[in-house]
Amino acid sequence: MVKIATWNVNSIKQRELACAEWLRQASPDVLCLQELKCQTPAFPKAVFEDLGYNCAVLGQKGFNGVAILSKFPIDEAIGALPGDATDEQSRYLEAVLSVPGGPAIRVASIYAPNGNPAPSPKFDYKLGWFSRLESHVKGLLAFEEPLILAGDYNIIPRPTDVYNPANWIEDALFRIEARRAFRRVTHLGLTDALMACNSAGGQYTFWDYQAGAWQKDLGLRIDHLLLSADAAKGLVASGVDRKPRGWDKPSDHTPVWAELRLT
DNA sequence: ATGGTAGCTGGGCTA
Repeated sequence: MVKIATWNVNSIKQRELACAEWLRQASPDVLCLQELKCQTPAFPKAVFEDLGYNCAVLGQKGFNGVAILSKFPIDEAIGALPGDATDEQSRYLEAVLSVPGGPAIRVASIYAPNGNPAPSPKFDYKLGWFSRLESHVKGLLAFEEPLILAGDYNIIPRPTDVYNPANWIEDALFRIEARRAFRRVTHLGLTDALMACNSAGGQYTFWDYQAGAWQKDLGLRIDHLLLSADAAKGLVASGVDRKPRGWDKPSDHTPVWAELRLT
């Protein structure tokens, strides 16, 4: 069984101890991290290596930044989403992991652009970024291997994935153009792991720091694990772990995980 | 109508 998870930590320096604690509690084989907010050399690798994880890191000064922690050996790490050589934002890291006794799996840690306000150049960047993701994933799916695209997509897929959808119609996370861009990716043949296991609404993964959103459970579901057919056929379970959102000095996101039996 | 919080940074941007 392979357990894989994703967590936007909103600064790895601030969340180093929480991250280590969650790894001890949940012991995933793979954890994809987003919003490191640190440069690559400053990533606290030793903490995670001591817990038995290999680290692939794509940092950036101040913003963004993604990583893949893996108990399996990491091969072929690629730190860029193809399609725009001028894009300097660290939002995509892909690696092949050698799973002992099973097929190799390809994993991407994704931090899609927020895109607010909309419309604006930032929203255009978001739509362009999803268009690049669509093209790239189309190529990856031709490999017919277990592929897991895990991360913060900054997309609310359905009205039941936000506490008050009417208030979010104009927001870049819920605007119809953004949802369509996301759906064009999933319609290539990807399975939303959490939805495949339980399609009920209200399974939020993010709660704003402001206005007591966490205490009132006013959340969004924007962190997703998308699986290729070769990964989805082994899907056993998936869930949201709310505990870390309730810890002291939390990230505004909480981990999402899935368990796969791959053969 | 506004501001409410957090993080990086050293003023303002991003979320």
